[in-house]
Amino acid sequence: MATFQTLPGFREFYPEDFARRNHIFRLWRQTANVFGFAEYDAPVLEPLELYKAKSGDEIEAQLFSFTDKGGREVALRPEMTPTVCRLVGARANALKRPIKWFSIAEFFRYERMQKGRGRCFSQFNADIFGEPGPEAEIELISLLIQCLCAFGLTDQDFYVRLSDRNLWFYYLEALGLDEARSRGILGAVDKLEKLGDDAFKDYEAAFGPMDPVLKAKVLALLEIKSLAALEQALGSIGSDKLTARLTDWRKLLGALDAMGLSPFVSVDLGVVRGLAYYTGFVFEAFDRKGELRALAGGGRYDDLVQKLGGPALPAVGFAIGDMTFALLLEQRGLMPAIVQAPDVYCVIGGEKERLAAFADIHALRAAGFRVDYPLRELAFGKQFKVAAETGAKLALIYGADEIAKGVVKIRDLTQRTEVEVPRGQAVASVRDFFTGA
RNA sequence: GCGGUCAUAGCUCAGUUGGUUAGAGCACAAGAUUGUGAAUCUUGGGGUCGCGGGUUCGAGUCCCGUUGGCCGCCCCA
Repeated sequence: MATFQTLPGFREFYPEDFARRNHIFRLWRQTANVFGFAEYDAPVLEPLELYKAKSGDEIEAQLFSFTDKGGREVALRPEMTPTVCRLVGARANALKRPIKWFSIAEFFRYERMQKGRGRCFSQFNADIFGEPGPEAEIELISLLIQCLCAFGLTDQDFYVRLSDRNLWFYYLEALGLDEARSRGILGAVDKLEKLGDDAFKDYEAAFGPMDPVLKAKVLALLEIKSLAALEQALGSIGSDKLTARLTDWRKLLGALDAMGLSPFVSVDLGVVRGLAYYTGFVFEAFDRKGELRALAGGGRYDDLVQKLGGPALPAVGFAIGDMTFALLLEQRGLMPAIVQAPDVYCVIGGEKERLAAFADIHALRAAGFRVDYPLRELAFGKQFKVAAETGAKLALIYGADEIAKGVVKIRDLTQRTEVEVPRGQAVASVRDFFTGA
């Protein structure tokens, strides 16, 4: 038993675990690349103030924060958004538009562990800056969907709930509510799924008893599941803001439909995402069975870059967490058993034969083939057993007989066939085998 | 921060009303086996029974505390 334990909520990645994580990161990165997003990274440690400025002083309780030796108040990053806002804000005038960035990074939050949540986790983050219209949402929501589909997940496995804080505000404004009351209503909507009627308690405490007519109108909006129903419910109100906003909705959903992504997207105004900084469309991805916490979440935050000291710059972004996502892949049997099989395993007679083998081993490796061999002398029978266990496609046999004849025996471990080739042609023969020649 | 539950080998788990030196399977390693495949057999390494205290002639077992895991609440950027 080790004397030292891993800190609570932290994870270790033994090679097998690392291979699984790599698989996830590789497909995320590949997907972001084909969507034309550029990868970036930034410090793990940031000024504590950066997070307080974005989320308020209370956030410190959820952070790994401390004072460094220079007396600076710092925190391990709990999310990427403030950081990326600072990066983009600092060079906003010099960056080529559109600004489409992504990152895959590790984050830290001082929280109690739960299924799908730890104190350290990785996130895929993607953001678009400088694009005020729904064109940015089109790119990001389609990227989000493809980031999950790349693993073999389908619309049977997950879906994206799409909502809009602007629509709520315009609607409540049309009903005669001021902004404070509207925010109160949104807070209640956020809690409605969990708390039921109790969700309105805070609102009633601040603004008095809930008007039953208003409540009915709010609940009616939550029932809407399609664009058509949305247009029917809101189009007739006669609000210019609502009418203009519905045009954005048509653009967004029309584009996603043209991509064939409609089966993944559901209109659901119950999603408001508590965060005060979201300013428009918001969306969250969930597993269809509803067994796991959110797979991904995001939305528009047009004011945040400026709030953090940059120029006024509209922005949309989302993040996918790795923990819940890995759980979903495992549930659906989509986490591949990753075997890091060598291309070639060398079977070696004795010390003399070993020297002969080294020439080919190094030449093959330099040519890009993955080659392995026993580090110590091993009985032939054992070596073939090991060769088979590693999953190698070919065995190259360097025995006393072969060396004497000036050949190498190449065994196809799958077909169980063997051929002899002259030494010096070993690399070429292996290359032919793997290129199908 | 709160509640429930659990903790024996790398993994999955046995371990009698408290009783000798704590076991099995898998995994790992060596050999049978110095020229051909995941088999079989033999052998081996690996444990402060999470940690600390208490009760007892005697504690893996009972009691208290503590640390950690899992599940849930709060929160969830």
